[in-house]
Amino acid sequence: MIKLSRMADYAILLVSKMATNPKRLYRAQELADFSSLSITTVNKILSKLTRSKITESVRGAAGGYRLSLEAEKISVRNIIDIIDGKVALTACAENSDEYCNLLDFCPTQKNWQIINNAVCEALDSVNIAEMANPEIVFDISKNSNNKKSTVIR
Amino acid sequence: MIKLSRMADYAILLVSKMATNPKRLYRAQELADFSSLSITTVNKILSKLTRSKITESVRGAAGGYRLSLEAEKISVRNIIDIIDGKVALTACAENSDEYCNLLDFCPTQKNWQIINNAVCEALDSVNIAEMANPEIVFDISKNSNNKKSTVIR
DNA sequence: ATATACTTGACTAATTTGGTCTAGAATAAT
DNA sequence: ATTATTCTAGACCAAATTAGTCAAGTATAT
Repeated sequence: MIKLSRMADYAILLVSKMATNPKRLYRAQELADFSSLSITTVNKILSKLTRSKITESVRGAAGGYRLSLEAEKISVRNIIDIIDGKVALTACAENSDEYCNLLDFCPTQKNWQIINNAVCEALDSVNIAEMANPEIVFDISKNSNNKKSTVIR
Repeated sequence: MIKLSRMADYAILLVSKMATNPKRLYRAQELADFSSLSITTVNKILSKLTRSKITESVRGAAGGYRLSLEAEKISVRNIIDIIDGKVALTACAENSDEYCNLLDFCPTQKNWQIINNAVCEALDSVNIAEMANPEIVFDISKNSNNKKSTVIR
């Protein structure tokens, strides 16, 4: 199904929320209330992002988290990379030391890397400012499945 | 990490193999030997593809599977859709009947659909003929991570 | 000091995915 | 007709991954 992990999905939601008021400090509890996630899950996600310098934290009373970069400079892919690890559609696209017993045939590695790169570019092309404040940035008219969809999370 | 399921990966490998000689019937056992998969796994994958008319099957002695479409007309995305279900990066991109309790905020649905469509297009843009017989079709020079990688499966 | 709030890692539970097994149905060869 | 071959289908179990919780700790403001 090629889906994102829930954690990465949550992370993007939280970061998008923080982008609406980038100066402000958001306590984990607030973000938990907003997102209906548990505070521990929020903390887990935000401390990962903080370690990777996407967000910064202030401890102690009146502390919290805020973006440490402009929302325009954070891409969806950045966040996925941090929360879930690098995008790699197949083992072929990973930089592993194990040896593939199909190397003799498998003519597909190169194409997998091409596909993988295309996916990465798609994810790189949307930044958090856009996610937080959506405008139609791309022409989606040529996409067939423009069905209206309800949304769960 | 946004990864493909192993089943979809296998399916693409098997279909690519069959594309090298599209007239021929390949027995499940042959494909299992070739791919190091169990025969039951091969059968499971191929019967799904057959139900979806990507391949066709002939039962009985001297039977087997072969492509029922030209390899050029089968995209990587077709196969992923059949094996794993439609590509849907997030719940937002699915066509679900459940109601999202974040609709009030969540300004991201539209962008998720844009990203989702971009990913689908990337997967649509490579067909099985290319996977089976790789040529450089895209310009990948602008991609930074052109590291040589060993390949596992 | 004390209360607030982030940090970290270990641990458990839930879910998803992969793979196996069994029984069945169609076809070809004899 | 019977038998061997080969695909079909679904139930079921095992393994791996992912999600989520808990507990102990550190930093800061008042």
